[in-house]
Amino acid sequence: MSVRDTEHVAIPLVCEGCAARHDGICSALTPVELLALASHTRHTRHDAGEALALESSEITGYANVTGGVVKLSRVLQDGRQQLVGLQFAPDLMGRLYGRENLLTAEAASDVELCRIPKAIFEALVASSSALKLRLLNQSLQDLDEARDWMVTLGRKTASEKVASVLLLIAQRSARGNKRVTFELPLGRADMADFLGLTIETVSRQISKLRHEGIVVVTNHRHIEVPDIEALRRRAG
Amino acid sequence: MSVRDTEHVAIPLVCEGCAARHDGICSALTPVELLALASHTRHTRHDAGEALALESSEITGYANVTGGVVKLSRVLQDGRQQLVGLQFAPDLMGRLYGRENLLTAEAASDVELCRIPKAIFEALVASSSALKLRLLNQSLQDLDEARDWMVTLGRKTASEKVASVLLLIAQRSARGNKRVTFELPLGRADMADFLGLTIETVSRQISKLRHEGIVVVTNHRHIEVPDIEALRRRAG
DNA sequence: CGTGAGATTGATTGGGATCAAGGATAGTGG
DNA sequence: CCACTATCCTTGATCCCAATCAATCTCACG
Repeated sequence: MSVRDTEHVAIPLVCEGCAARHDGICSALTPVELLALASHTRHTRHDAGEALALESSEITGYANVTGGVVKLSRVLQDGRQQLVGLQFAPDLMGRLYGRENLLTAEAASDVELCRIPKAIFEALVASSSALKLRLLNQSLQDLDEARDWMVTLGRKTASEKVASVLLLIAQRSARGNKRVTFELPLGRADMADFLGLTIETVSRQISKLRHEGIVVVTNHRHIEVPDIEALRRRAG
Repeated sequence: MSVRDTEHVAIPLVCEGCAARHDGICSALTPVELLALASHTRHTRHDAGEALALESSEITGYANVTGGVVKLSRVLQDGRQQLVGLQFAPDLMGRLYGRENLLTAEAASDVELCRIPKAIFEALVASSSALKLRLLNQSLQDLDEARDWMVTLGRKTASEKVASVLLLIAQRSARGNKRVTFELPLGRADMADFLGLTIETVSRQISKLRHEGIVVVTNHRHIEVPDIEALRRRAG
C-alpha cells in the first residue's frame, strides 16, 4: 500500500465538518482508523441542565463534545458543590481507564455528543501511538489549567475571581480581538460553584465590573467586553 | 534473541533499589532502555528550601524525585502564593514538552533527584509506547488529584482544609494502619499557601485538632494521628 | 546560653456569607 | 398580544469566619 492509497479511504460522512476531526482527538487518527471508529459511534443531543454522567456511577464509554459546553463538578456529602472544569467542543469526556466516574458531568448549554463505547476506544488507544500522545498532551494541558484555577480559588479576591471566569469564557469564545462579545454558558449559580463563592457575591461583583465599564451586561447572560486587557488586569 | 536473553542485560547499578525503577516511570522501561537512559542521568542532592526550577525559566530537563518531597507553586505579581501540588518519590518532575516552566519547584525537605536531559527523555518517550502509557496514567492521576484539591480550596472551611492536608500527608507516609505517625514536609507557611489560608489560621486549626485529640503534635513538625478515620471525617 | 526563625495565641477588622426583599426574564396559556 | 408565573438575578442589611495586627513562646542551632 502506497502512501497515496491511504488518501483513497473515504472520511466517514458524519466526521466531515466535525470539530473533533480537525482539532480534537480524531485528528490523531488515520482515515482507516477513523472509518473503523465511526462505525461504533452514536450521536446524541442533550438539553441544558441534563446530567450526562453521575459521580460514582460506572463509566460506560467516552464521548467527544461536538457542540455546546459541559460542566464537570464534585459535591461534598452535605451538598456543597464545586465545578472543577468546563469542556468545550472538541474535548473528550470521560476519565480514561477509569472504572467509575469521579465527577458529575452536566450539560451547561444544549450539548451534542459523539459517544464511543469504552472497550472500542481503549483498544484504539492501545494500538495507536499517535492517539496516546494526543491524549497525553490533552491531559497535561488540562492539568495546567486545573493548577491555574487552584491559584484563582486559593488566592484571589471575589472581584478577581469573577473577572477570571469572564476572561476564561471570553477567551474560549473569541480570539484576538480587543473587543469581545459572548453568551455565558453558565448562570450565576454555576459561576459561584466554579469560583467557590455565593450567587450574591458573584452578582455584586458583576455589577461592580458593570459600573466600572469593564463589561456591558445585557439580558444577564449576554456579555460584552470593550477592552479585554482591562478585564485581564482585573483578573490578577 | 530469546525472551530469556533480555534478562542477561544487567540493570544499571545506580538503578538498583531506586524507587523510580519499581513504582516510577522507569518501571515502564525494558532493561535495555533503562541501561541506555542511565548513561545520561545525573544524581543530585538538594537542601530543604532550595529552588529546583523557577517559574518562567526555560525547561532544561526532567528529573525523577528519588528522595524527599518537592513543592510546586505559582505566584501572583503581588506576591500571593499558591502551592498547586507536592511531589514524592518516585514522581517525575517537569512539564513534558513544555518550553518554559509554568511552576516553581522547591525542595520541601532535603531532596534527591535523578536528572535526565530534555532531548534524551523526549526521544525515549517517542520510541516507547509503554512509557507513553505510563506518563498518560500519571498525568491523569495528577489531574484527578488537582481537581480534588479544587474542592478543598473552593468549598471547605479552614478546619476541613487543615484536616485535608494532614490526611493527604498521612496517607502518603503510612499505609493501612489506623494509627499513623509522620514528619510534616511542610511548615505552617507552606501549609497556608497550599490551603489558601494564613499561617495564623493554620496554626489555630491545628491547635483545635490537638485540643480535640484528633492529632498529637510534638515539635511542630512531628504529628501523630491516633485514629485516621476520625481525621478523615474532619476533612469533609 | 543566646539568637532568630518559625509557631502560637490574643484582639480587632473586614470581606464575603447569610438572611431578606424586590426586580428582570423567559416560557405558558388565555 | 398580554397577563401570569416560575426562575433567575440584583440589591440591601446584618453576621461571622478568617485576615490582619500584635505580642509572646518554642525550638533548632551556633
